[in-house]
Amino acid sequence: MVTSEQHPAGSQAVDRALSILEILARRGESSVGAVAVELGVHKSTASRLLAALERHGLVVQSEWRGTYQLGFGLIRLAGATTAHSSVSRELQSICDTLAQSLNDTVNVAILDELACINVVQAMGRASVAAVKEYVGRRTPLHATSSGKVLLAYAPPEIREKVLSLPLAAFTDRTIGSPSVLRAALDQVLDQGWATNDEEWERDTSAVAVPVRSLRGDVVAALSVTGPSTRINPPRFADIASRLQAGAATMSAHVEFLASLR
Amino acid sequence: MVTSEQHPAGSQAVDRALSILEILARRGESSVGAVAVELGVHKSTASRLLAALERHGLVVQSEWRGTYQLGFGLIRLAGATTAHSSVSRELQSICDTLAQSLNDTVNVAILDELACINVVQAMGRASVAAVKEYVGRRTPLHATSSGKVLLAYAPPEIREKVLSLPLAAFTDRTIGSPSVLRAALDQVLDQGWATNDEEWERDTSAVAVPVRSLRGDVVAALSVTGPSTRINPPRFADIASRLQAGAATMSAHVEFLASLR
DNA sequence: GTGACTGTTGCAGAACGTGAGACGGGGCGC
DNA sequence: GCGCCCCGTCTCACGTTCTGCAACAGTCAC
Repeated sequence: MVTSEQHPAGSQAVDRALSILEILARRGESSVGAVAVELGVHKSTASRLLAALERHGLVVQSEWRGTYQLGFGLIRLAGATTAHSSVSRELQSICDTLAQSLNDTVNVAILDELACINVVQAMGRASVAAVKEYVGRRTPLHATSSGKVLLAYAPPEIREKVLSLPLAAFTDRTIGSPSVLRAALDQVLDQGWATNDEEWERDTSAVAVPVRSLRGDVVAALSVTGPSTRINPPRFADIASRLQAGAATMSAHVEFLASLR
Repeated sequence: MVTSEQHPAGSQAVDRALSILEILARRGESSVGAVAVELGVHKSTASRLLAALERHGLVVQSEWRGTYQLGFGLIRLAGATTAHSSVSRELQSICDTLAQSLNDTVNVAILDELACINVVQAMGRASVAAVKEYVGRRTPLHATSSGKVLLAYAPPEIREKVLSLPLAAFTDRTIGSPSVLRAALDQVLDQGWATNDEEWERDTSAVAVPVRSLRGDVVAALSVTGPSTRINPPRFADIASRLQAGAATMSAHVEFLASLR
């Protein structure tokens, strides 16, 4: 086998095992054979790696000798992440404060491939609507405020990739045209905040601002989501400025924010 | 080094890497040296394993050459778990239905070491209180309804282990005496459901029932949590029977529920 | 400035993971 | 019901890759 990757030093087996988790995250469910093909290894190797992952509860097989899926051990670990990680804790605390003052759901989201993922969430007391947003949720980049922020500041190749793919519609207001999206992203860069005016879900709107590392790179998006009765165009700018204050606190207080990735 | 474990076949490096995740989940933050000691390997080995984990975003180091913590990649994967896993999806759907009908927060929790972990959650429309429960949350076994269910049906060694350790108090109603807890667990086995009457948080109560695999083993707990104004002793039995219906649906519909672990 | 400490990086050896193939169990078609 | 095929797991010998040692490079304390 050709060693196409040039990692600093070798942890081949670990790399492969972790890649399996990503494959399963993408596919949702996969057979040993399929995993082996995608990894480019023999099926016995894939079988053993999966067995190791299963021993730790990170994957489960649906039936005896059935297909594999991600397991609940990951939820356990993710819970520990939010509970123990100092970065998470600080972000959480800032979000809690914002959620209290804005009275709606506040999220921190990061870019992952071609999607936007919530990593921290805080809810305002006024949350009466069913909870559609949650930590770990993947949302499209073109139909959410956080997504637009992340996309606007993302490397050009990501931006162009999204612009070149079909833009799925979720409501009748979802941006469907690449040129309109491009203009919207330019506006985001210009004004420093993005909105989602019922483009992702009916009667629900949101505002988002970038969160920057100390070096100035945009590493995350901070957003507030709520019913359009409270979050609507006349108030967008005001909400954005309050979010920006929170984002600034994050940049200042959260050490090594760049590690979000 | 003595090979004290007898795994079917070897994935030593993968096992160690995954163990690191568990160590970090427990400790929250750890230095390379500490990880190496706990794993019983050389620090260079720990360093390389951590680097591999970091490449995949599962851990991050606080600063340059600083300590390591769990990373947001885990949240990404956990999100994929709930989104794609067929088991999760079915459990989620059943919880959603229950949450709508009971109008409070419904959780599925599993046993993890000496704690209880929420793996699925659905919220009723009436949730006005701040969200204290969340997926991934670890709670003690003696102070929650889910915990009592899991503990009551757990293997004797787990049960005795918990009974032998000090029982932390969270409210003035938390069970603090092993003999009282033992009696409570016996009652759970007897009646088939457990309660938490403001023992974990003031003004908040809960009811939980066991979820069984098709083989009859208790693999999880299904619970509803809400303000004591709605969830209180006179209603416990009725709520429990409605939960039991949901648990039965889970056993019947969710294939290979045993894989929860 | 010096010394102790901690994390990362060459290096050689060997342990461990890998791949080929065999085994065994199910599913499906005939 | 029988036999074929497919798929996941197990065994085994080989050699790739991981490991531990030791040196290196920063950092903190004094």
